[in-house]
Amino acid sequence: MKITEKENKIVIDDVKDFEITHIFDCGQCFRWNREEDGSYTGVVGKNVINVKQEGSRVIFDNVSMKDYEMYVKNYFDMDTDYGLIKTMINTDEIMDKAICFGSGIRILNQDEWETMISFMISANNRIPMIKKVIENLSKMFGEYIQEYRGRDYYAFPSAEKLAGAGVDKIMECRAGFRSPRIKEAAARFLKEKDTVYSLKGKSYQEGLDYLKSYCGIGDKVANCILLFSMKQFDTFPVDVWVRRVMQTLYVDKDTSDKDIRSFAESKFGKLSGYAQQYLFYYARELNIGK
DNA sequence: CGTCAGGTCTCTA
DNA sequence: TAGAGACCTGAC
Repeated sequence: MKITEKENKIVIDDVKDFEITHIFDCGQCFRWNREEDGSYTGVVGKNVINVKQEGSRVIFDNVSMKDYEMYVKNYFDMDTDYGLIKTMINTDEIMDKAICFGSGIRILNQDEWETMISFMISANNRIPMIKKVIENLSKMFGEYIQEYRGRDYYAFPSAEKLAGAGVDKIMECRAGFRSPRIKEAAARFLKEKDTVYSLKGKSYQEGLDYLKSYCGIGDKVANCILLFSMKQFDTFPVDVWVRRVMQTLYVDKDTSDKDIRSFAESKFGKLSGYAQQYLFYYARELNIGK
């Protein structure tokens, strides 16, 4: 990897295991949108970033070297060796295909608070709708960041803002029946944020139990939060796509989510979360099991 | 119109 | 512990 800085851009050459379409479409994030030129623009914290890829060259626009070192590198998990991970979970022909198909997937390091609320919104919802709700909430309650390529961007709302928001206003963002839970979670998060931010360093089980004690966070959502923002990779979130691909390719059709999860966690161990991402992307893009 | 979506909660047996 | 229904919303 060779990194150069120019005109508010960071250009990195010879990047391995990195494919923006795989990264942004593997179900882990909701704030990135494709531009006409094939690049993606998204919000990370209080920053707007545009990512473009030309082969093994990755260009981060609206990013200085300082920004890159401070948060972009970590957000895109640039120091993790995905080649090694892929080798370790490539245990059979199914995984080989899935890994090949989503070869450029990376698990982003997202903020705990944003991930908690985002995945609460994902419950019984569709991706375009989830993205819309988050955008609405950010517009209504988030801090204005800047205009980029003719569009206004807002940060994800703070817990203070959402805790103080009227449920009717959250409803206006089309969060539906999740609205009161969002407000409630925000109020609780405010009091317990130190606990939440400490979960990264605690055990998977401890994190799972804590998160599930929130109203609106069940098994699937808790596992997503653990995987996408708390570096707990020994988890295997089972959603409808993962259920389909597992029931089609690995286990009986009537296997419960819980059994699918334990099957996968014993098969992939500490790397279950990575395996889940390749399988999810594979299943969803190819419509496996539907 | 009904069905259903990257689930969770509540109630019942 | 397991199964059945309800649930905001909007797209088909």
